[in-house]
Amino acid sequence: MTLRNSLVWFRRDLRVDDHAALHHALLSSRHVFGVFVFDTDILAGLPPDDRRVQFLLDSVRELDARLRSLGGYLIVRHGRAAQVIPALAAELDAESVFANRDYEPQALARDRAVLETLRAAGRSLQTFKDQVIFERDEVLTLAGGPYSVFTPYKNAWLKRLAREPEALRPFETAPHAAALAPAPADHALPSLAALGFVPNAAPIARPGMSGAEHLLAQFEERLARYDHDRDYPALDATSRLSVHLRFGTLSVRRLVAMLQARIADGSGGAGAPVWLAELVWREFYMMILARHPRVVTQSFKQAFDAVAWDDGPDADALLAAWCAGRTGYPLVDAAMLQLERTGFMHNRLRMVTASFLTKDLGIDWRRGERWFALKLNDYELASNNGGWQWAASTGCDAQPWFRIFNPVTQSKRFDPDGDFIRQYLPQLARLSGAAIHAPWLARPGALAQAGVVLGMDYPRPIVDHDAAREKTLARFKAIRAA
DNA sequence: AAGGAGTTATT
DNA sequence: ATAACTCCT
Repeated sequence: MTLRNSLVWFRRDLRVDDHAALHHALLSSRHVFGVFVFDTDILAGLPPDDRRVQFLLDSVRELDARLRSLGGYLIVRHGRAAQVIPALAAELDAESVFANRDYEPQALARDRAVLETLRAAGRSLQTFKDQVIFERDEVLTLAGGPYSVFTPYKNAWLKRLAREPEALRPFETAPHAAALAPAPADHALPSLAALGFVPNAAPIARPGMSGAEHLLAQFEERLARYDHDRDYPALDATSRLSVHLRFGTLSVRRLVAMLQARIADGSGGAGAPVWLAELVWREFYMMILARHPRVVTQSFKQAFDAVAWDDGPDADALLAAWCAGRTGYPLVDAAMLQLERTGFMHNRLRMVTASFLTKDLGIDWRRGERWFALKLNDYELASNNGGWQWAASTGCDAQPWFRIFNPVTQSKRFDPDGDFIRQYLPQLARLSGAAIHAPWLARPGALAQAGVVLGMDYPRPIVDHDAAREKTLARFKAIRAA
């Protein structure tokens, strides 16, 4: 015990179990307080019914309840974290603030500001690795630099994990819970309304640690088939855990440990290593963002900053149609409607819609990325940016620019019977599996029989894919010539 | 320095 | 079958 009072600052790690900062605070302090701040700097830009705020509040409530069951509680504040945290540390006379590291540029700036203020008052901020298995400098090429291609990165990541199994050891908290400071008699949490938000009509299902547990248990049953089934949006075979990794209601160490065990005993089938690779992608893009923060606004490969994306009123209208799910390409539109109505989009469809915006509509990837940032429940700067730059062919390890997704081919291949399309475009539901991928090519009789009037019930395609493809090839060739 | 390889493609 | 480019070992 070296400290009297300490404060654990929860941010995107809304859980009790396997929590690095909480673990270290409990082991080193006599009295441990916890706090979550609804940061007005972040909330200011969000619509009043943003699903993520509700998810956060629900998860915060569960975190408080779990801490109380262990003898502690969670302080919840609403304000600018950079001011609230130092003020609260002073109020509690906490010598040190403990937090898990966050690697996004804005979070790093915030934490630097908090650190300075705390330091000026003779307090400290201690941060820990928790969000990832390996941080930006822990997986390097033989030359000692960062990777820019995924597969060699993944191989090095796996090698390091094999060498360092303790990277997965859980940070125990419950056994040390005696240090938690008990709740005062008047302890209460704010309501959604008090934060300035209203409920969303279609909230995110299953928030909090218990929600994560439930989804994980369900996914574990599907894991062995993940490698195959994940490509079919209608099967809903993906984990749906991304929002929980985003807000830390689940520990990534635990997921990787589970995968290792199931790879070792064979029960993970072909799915487990493939899903593990997805978790490595997450860290790959976090490493890329941490190493190259300019990718937030610029192409990873600087030559591609010269790409002349379309803009002006026509491009604006195309962008609006894409956002609204009115492009006339059913798979693209169904995907965009899934995003709008649920805040989720299947990963294959993220690729299809991103390719469509950049390669078929010729619109700057940053504009699509901004839309996803606004809408995605699981929005994460590093992954979203990496995915968009991959689709736009401007990123590290990007899709080669001459490989352009054909939205109809993708539709036939990955939604062969049109089941996913039908979920979101009921006006096309009576079209056959063959016609639903490209209604404008259907025989007039087939459309009439299905009760579809193109241009009325459903739009005609806003671009011709073959022509758009040629334009995109020329757009990219132009920067080589320059 | 040369060879192998690259998440998710296309016709 | 392709083979437009680049990275990593």
